[in-house]
Amino acid sequence: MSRAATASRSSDMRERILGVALDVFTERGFEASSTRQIAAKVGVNHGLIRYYFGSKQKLWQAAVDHAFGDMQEEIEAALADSNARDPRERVAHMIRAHVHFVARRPTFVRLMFEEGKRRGERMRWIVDRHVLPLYGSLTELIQQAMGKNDALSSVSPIHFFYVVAGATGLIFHQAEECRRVSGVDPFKAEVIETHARVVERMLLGPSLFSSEEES
Amino acid sequence: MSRAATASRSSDMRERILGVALDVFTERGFEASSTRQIAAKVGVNHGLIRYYFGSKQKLWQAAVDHAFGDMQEEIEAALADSNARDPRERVAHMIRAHVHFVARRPTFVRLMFEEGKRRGERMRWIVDRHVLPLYGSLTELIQQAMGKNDALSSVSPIHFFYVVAGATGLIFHQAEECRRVSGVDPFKAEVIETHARVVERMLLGPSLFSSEEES
DNA sequence: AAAAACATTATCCAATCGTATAATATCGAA
DNA sequence: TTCGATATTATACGATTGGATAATGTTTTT
Repeated sequence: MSRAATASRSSDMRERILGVALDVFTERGFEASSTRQIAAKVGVNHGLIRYYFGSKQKLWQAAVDHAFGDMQEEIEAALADSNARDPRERVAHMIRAHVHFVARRPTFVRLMFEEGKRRGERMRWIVDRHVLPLYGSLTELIQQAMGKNDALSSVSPIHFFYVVAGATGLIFHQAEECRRVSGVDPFKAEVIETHARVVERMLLGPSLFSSEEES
Repeated sequence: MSRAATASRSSDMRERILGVALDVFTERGFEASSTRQIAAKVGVNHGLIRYYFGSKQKLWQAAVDHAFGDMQEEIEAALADSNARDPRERVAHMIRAHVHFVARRPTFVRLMFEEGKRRGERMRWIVDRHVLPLYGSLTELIQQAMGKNDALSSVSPIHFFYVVAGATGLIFHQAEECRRVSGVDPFKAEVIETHARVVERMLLGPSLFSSEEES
């Protein structure tokens, strides 16, 4: 086997472990996850995780970096794609895109909900490394979108950030609960689409209580 | 000591354990929590937890029942209080009340976010015992509030449920992250009030992009 | 005051955890 | 084919876990 082939085989194993690790970490939380479970799920000896990543912490960091890799592309694509429209349509487009993103990648929202709630080393790491840059881009968009609204321009963008993130993501984060409460499977294509429409309409108007035909 | 005094002493200890248990469970998740940590935090031997509650599972159930006890009162008060108004103001009032509730009781939203995401015995227990009755009451209110809107009446109330719960609760669930990202402390009185206003305005209109003075 | 009931602590057990080190297996390079 | 490097497994260690049982304190009852 060539050196390149060896590298590929080795890096394949790294990727396999990273994928499983992200699933397990987001499913059960960092502390409740065990490197042994992860290794077993990949089908390898648990010592291999230490060989590749050094420690449980570093495995988690590598898995998070991997997850944000995907996110980065999505975000940049969405920002670039929505350059030429008016502010409302621009935000509406990002909201719809984000609903479909979290539906396609529920692991991402699980990760953020899981790690954003606790003070500690992991939260600081993920915020400084991944969330702050993202928040910078989004803040610009938000302020730009509502700069003309005097009543809202003085409000910190952080409120909008969490309103949008919560409104779009929670139904997918609580997918199992949602199924049992209502019988609705949030990941079915038409449910995703409905949720995108509901969120867009509720967050960007027209108001729930104004009839639709008024335009 | 009288029989009543004994019962009171015993039940005091029960309550102390329940309070700490709820904190620890919601802070670290069920699996990552240990009955020994909880006992240590109360200042008693960990065997006492088994004596009072039998098992970790049953301690968790008792703590959850305890938490929903508070919630029940709040919900009933809010429903009763908002009987005489028009639908929009009724829903607006409930949203504001709920923002202040989750700000006062962040443990509650942490519990729901934690246990609603995983399939399993605990999720089924909490949904069947506590969420479904609550969801029944809220569904009525939602449908009643938007029954006149043809475009939305066919949409399952579950979408509104999670949009509202996410928009109101996430900033408090992610309080630590929020602090680090933006420097804003979600639990400061004026921040709570601002969030309530932002959520109400975004969810119930007028639209973010319609100027305020148009009325 | 003695006994019974209740409350609390002290140990013990098997299982699992992260980490560490040593023993192999695999494979390209020489 | 031998050798050295890389990849993988096997095993061990101390710590912690939930649960169980036994021992001890502390009230209440008799």
